Amino acid sequence: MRPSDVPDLRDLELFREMSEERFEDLMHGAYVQTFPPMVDLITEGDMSDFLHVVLEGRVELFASWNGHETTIATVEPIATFILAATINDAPYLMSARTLEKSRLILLPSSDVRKVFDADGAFARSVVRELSARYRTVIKNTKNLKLRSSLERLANYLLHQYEIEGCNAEFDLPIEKRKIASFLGMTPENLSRAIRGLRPYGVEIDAQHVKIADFDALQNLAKPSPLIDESDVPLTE
Amino acid sequence: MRPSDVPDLRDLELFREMSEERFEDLMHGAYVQTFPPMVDLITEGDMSDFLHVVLEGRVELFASWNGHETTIATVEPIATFILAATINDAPYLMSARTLEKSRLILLPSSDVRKVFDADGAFARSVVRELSARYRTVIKNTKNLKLRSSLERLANYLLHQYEIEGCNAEFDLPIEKRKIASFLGMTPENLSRAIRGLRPYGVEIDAQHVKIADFDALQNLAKPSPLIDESDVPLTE
DNA sequence: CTTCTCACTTGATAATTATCAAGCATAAAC
DNA sequence: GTTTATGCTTGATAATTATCAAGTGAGAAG
Repeated sequence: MRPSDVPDLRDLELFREMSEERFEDLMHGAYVQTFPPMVDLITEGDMSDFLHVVLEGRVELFASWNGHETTIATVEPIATFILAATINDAPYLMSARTLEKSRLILLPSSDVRKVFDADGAFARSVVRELSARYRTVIKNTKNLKLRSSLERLANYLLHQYEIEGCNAEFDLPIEKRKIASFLGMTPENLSRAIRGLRPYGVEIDAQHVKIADFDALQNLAKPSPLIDESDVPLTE
Repeated sequence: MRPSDVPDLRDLELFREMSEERFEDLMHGAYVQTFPPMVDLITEGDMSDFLHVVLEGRVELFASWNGHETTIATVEPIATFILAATINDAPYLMSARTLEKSRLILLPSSDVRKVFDADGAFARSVVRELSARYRTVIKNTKNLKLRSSLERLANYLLHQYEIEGCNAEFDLPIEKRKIASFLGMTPENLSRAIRGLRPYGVEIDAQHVKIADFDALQNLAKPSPLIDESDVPLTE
């Protein structure tokens, strides 16, 4: 693996507190790999063999049942995914695929569990990571159960707006059909929801978004810190 | 607090691994309280002051937004709730109320965090608890996004059926309107979904359920271990 | 440059789910 | 025992969301 990747990893809250020695133990069995777009990385139901860390690119986490598929989250650098399955030594609940060309670090799950058992500081970091992620999925559940698709879209746009530095114009980070799936609707329905936001000063042309009337949009979206404020991206 | 409550607590996986000394530290500031039905215990948005443990009775976790309310989970003895908020020192994402007369142990959040910082074994227990709960919420998200309300009800019944020892007849554990809210539908819709399951051999009279044709129900529900097998109840 | 692919959009329609209103039934309160 | 409250059910209707089908347009592949 490139030596230049290690400091990146070390910056993650998950690995920041652990001793240098343990960190090196963990890095010893790790390897870096680059994948083309649309490559399946893991399949739900399989046992966790590696803790994955996205260094570059973008990864989609999704789940299937009875012929349907839904996007649970997208993971952007630098972040881990499937931490819970790794620690629990349990089967993956989600599948993962690259959306773009992506570079990942793979840490053997058994190594992670070994360090977890030996290093209390790492265990505490895992707690902080997991509790933040737990809270994020609870927020997502509230979003799904308490809001209509139009309201979810409005809040999604407000959230992106904030991420993009509160600029009135920005680009959508992923394909619309992925946004639709993440928000729990069909692509057709998203198209119509986008048109439905026009009276609220939202103009979307292809990937480009323009928030012309922030107050009107906010008035519709009614964002709440108990649903929309991000602890951490909705990954695992 | 009653001395007899302590062994119950000690049986919880969360408290089983920690040293006797730490456990006593934790119990020192704890107190037991009994509440009548329908008492608000915590309100979403408030800061976490106590880790709650249900000893007897039943507690509902719910969330509100814009005049709507939804049940996220019910907590049954013996289990903790709002662990993530306690550890994170963050505001509650859910409110809690007693559904029945209930007895709880309240552990001051600052004490829990103190032990968490000092005792690596406890930190690891917290990880196991949180990761199991995290996975339960992810399963719940898949349930909500991938299934129709009829399918969710069918799987809910199969799940209860298993909990009740695979007996073809059993009673619903909570009010139908709570089940409806938990499953993400209105009470009216639940009523109709119950009738909709009649062709699949499901007879429900008040609280009493009879599964007359297990295969037909299972064929409709298509339960999956990646959605329906419980790691842990969906509390916090 | 042309063709092809595929995400996206739009329209028409169907299915699902929610809302509103009324009646029923059970259980608690008096 | 009667009254009251309330959860549940049912019906009618509306809103939301999904499905199917066809067309558009931008970018990739040739």
